Amino acid sequence: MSEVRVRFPPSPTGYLHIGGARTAIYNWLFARKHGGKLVLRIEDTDAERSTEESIKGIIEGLEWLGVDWDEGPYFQSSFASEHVAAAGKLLASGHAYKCFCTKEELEARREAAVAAKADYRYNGACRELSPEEVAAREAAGLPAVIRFKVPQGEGSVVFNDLVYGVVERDYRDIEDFVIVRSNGLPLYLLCNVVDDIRDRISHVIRGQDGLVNTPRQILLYRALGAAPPIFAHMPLTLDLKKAKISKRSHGEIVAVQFYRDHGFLPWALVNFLVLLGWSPGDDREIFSREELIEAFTLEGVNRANSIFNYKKDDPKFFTDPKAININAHYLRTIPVAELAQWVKPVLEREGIWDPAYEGEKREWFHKTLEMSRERFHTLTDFATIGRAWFADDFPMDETALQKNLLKHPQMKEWLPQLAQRFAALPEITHDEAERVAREFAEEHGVKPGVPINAARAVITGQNKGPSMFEVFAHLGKEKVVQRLREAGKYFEGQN
RNA sequence: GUCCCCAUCGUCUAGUCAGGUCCAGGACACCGGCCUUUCACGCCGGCAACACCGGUUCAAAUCCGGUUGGGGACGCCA
Repeated sequence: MSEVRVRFPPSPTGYLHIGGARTAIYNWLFARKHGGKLVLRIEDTDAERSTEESIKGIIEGLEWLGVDWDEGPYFQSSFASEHVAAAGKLLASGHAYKCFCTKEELEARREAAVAAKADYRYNGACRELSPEEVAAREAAGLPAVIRFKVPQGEGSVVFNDLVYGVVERDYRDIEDFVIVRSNGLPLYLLCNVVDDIRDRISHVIRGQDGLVNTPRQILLYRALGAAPPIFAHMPLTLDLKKAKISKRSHGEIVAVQFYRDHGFLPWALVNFLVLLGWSPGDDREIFSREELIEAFTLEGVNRANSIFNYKKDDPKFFTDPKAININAHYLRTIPVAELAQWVKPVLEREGIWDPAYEGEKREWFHKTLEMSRERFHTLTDFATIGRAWFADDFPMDETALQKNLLKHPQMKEWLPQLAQRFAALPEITHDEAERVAREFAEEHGVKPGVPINAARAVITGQNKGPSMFEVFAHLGKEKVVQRLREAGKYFEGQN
């Protein structure tokens, strides 16, 4: 078989959403697996809704995900003359005809059909118009659309979908569809086919919502004298109410950019998305790029739609828990040096980035990431939960304040005392910190956890985190002593 | 209303094509335990599904039919 060529043809009417991203990923994987080419084609023929900003957003989204293409971006609008020529060819060859029915007439018929609970389909009123009748209407200046002449009578279009198997559709169930608007602009069905022929697309991998279009497009290929590509339709991604996910009704939670802004590692999102409707056939769920390309097959694509289980207002999970989990997995397993590259822009955005983290404080910075990442889920956690590592103005967690500090009023005096002990040390090491803290607790007759966790609160603003002995040693004597000395400020205004 | 697609734990899924090894496996989530100064990680354990009815068969999650449920399409959008 000849070269594998697939395409991702987004219409630039909004940002890149996870459904589109998944389609792009499947195409990309298929191309990479077979040593083929991925073509990016922007389908901007709907000039009214297409925007420059959207095009930019889609391209940025793909780049961020790491989905690279080999050709394009091409713009459908720049091939308008080809589309018009194809329509002319179909008209000339008798595969299409002009239809003078007005929008109003058609709408009225459609509404009547709905009211009567009947099937509505174009009745072919203009199909048998004689050349004279057509000429007369044109002479009268009546606007016309061009419709494709679907074969009549017995027969059907049959094709073998790589995911859904043999799909058959009777001619009688396909109406004479419009291929050119009355203003002369060709419609998607035609443009798409003309572009795919020109771009020598071998496999069309798209959402299942395009399944009903396929028979009509195959008819178009035949009429145009071209061999249809191989089709593979993927199941759809549904929301919690099992409705098709769309940017319009779901907003930012389905936008790829949302995940970038909320601290996702792009590959983690790819890894999650690919699992939504595909399985390698075994228990693997975490894949490197190479492993995924190797494992991916269209046969492994599920036929049932899947639900994107996002937890929008959940304090712990702001999206699908599995997506978060996969992101957390990568967060704590990628090389620290790589993680540092991802954390940098997050800290920069918060204004707490120090260039020295790439210079003399590099080792310290990497160790900090190493210590923190075990309990983080997203990159943004480094700037929020982990802020105390990088800035002195960090917020105090309410639970930490109540349970670790205010619950033990003695801490107001004890913590500054503990500061003195640390200050007396030439340097705080893990073992020294542990010795000092335990002795301190013993002298005051409390469990070690009490002063230790109170210290955690004033030093990190959190009630959870890495071992405090490590924190004492790693944060450094100066900051530890200073924060412990100022512990009293948290008690002001109390009782 | 018409046409088409789909149906395994709460979610993502393996198993369905080649019926028995499946009183259904994994992951996430959830619950419990261990570890521990805390939280997490990790480890151990638990909860939890073949939509329903009928048929074929010695045997059905798997094959067939029907029912129900869900989804998609039905545009001079892409």
